[in-house]
Amino acid sequence: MRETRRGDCEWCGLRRVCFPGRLTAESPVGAALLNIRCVRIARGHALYRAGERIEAFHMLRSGCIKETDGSDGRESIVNFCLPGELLTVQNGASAKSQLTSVAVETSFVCAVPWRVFYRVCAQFPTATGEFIKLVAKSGAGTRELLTMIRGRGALERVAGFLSNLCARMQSRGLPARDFRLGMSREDIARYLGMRSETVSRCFTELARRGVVRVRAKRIQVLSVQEMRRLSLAEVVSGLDLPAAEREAG
Amino acid sequence: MRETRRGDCEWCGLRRVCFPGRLTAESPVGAALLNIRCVRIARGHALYRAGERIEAFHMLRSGCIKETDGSDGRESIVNFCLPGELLTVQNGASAKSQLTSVAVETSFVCAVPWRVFYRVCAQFPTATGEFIKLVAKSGAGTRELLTMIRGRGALERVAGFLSNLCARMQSRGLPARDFRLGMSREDIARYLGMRSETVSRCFTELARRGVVRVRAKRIQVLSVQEMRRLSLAEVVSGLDLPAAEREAG
DNA sequence: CGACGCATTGATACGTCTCAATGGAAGTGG
DNA sequence: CCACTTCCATTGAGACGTATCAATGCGTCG
Repeated sequence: MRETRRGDCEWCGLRRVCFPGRLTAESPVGAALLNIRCVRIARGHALYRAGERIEAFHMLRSGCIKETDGSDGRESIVNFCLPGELLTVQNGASAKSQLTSVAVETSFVCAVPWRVFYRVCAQFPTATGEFIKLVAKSGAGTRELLTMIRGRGALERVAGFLSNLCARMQSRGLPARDFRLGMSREDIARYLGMRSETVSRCFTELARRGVVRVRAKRIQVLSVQEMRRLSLAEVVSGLDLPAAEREAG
Repeated sequence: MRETRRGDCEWCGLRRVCFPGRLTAESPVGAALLNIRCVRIARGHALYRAGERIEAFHMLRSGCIKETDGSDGRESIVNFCLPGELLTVQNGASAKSQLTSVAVETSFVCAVPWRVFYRVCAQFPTATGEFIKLVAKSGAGTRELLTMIRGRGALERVAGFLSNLCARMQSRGLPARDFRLGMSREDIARYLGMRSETVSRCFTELARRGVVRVRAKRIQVLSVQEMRRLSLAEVVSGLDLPAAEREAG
């Protein structure tokens, strides 16, 4: 096992699955047990596409992957996967994928074959619980997206999107206030259920309020707190408020 | 085991978990192993509330349960659970619930303690996979709701809601064309991310088009096909796929 | 039977989508 | 290395749809 692998595993959600029971990160027998394949996906390329048979579940090691669902006609984006997070688990066994996973930027992914995983579960009973916890967390993310979108205005959605991104990056030890959005405005729009033009207008508005600094894909978050407040804004429409006064100083 | 229990288990998603390996429904040792408690929840009452510690996961046996998420300020409805379906799995272990589960109509629920479940998994390795499959299916439902809402008009959402309901009821052998909506228009509105007035208008419009017959909470679906068509309508981006590509139900 | 809550219907305001044009960044070829 | 090309992001003006506010009708339950 290379040094880099240990480092990557430090923040990975699968750590307790890969190194179950008495095994620790220092004795990486767990990783060997899971027979992990580390796959490289170049930007714009797919890990798998809807309709393809997949025999494993996947964990993102680095980069960013967008998961799209084309079953409804349009390519709806259901998730932007960040390092240390599980890609959507669809079946629990080898079966046809309903989703397409495309790398927004060049990414590395751990692929864990289901058969191998279940064998490990039989040997280390704690692995089952740890994995279910991960899947549940992934589902919580989808619900959060759902509530972020329903009945919320455009500005609240974009603010919610950014503050959610900040929180997830921070919890993984990644730079959370100054980063590069790999995905296009169009992708963000399809993720949030709006038009790319509206996304643009919201970025401009957030910048005008001094919450972020936007230069193309580079994003600097100036006030996470204010961003979070905006994302939770009540039914009172946000765009008409003279917010300039509040941000004096 | 009473006769009724066997009958209820026939269509239950947990069947393969409760009766793993060589055990069958005729030898209900599996159910005993899982130490299932069958709980009755009167209409309007809660199985558990956000913040409460829950030690089990739950499966709906009969009735209808709405799951709400109050973490965003408003009581957003994330799911209407139908018989044979898993209530949202949040943790994979005993932990505080983020959701509140309230019976829309008087319901019966199977509660499976996590500790017991994991013991069964250790004994019957297939149980793990079956359960993960269930959780994944539950997650797919949330994603479906997500795509049903994003970027869709009010009429499409209501049509999608109804056709989704039909499909789920039919797959469980329940009356799927003439049923009673236990939940209020307000609940449907909070589920679909719109106002109750708009939901009303959509029901009226669907009735005007001859797709359904609506009398208060009683719903008769006159054309499931047309309903499904409406739910997917207004997709501008090349949805003119040949019928061969699409699968019939 | 009466009262309350829920569902329906109507008129108006507001926000986002749409269509269209400009601006700027990234990548290509000379 | 610079000019060119192309794609993406930004900005603007108008149309459309849903939220909103308000009133009435009807089912449910005391």
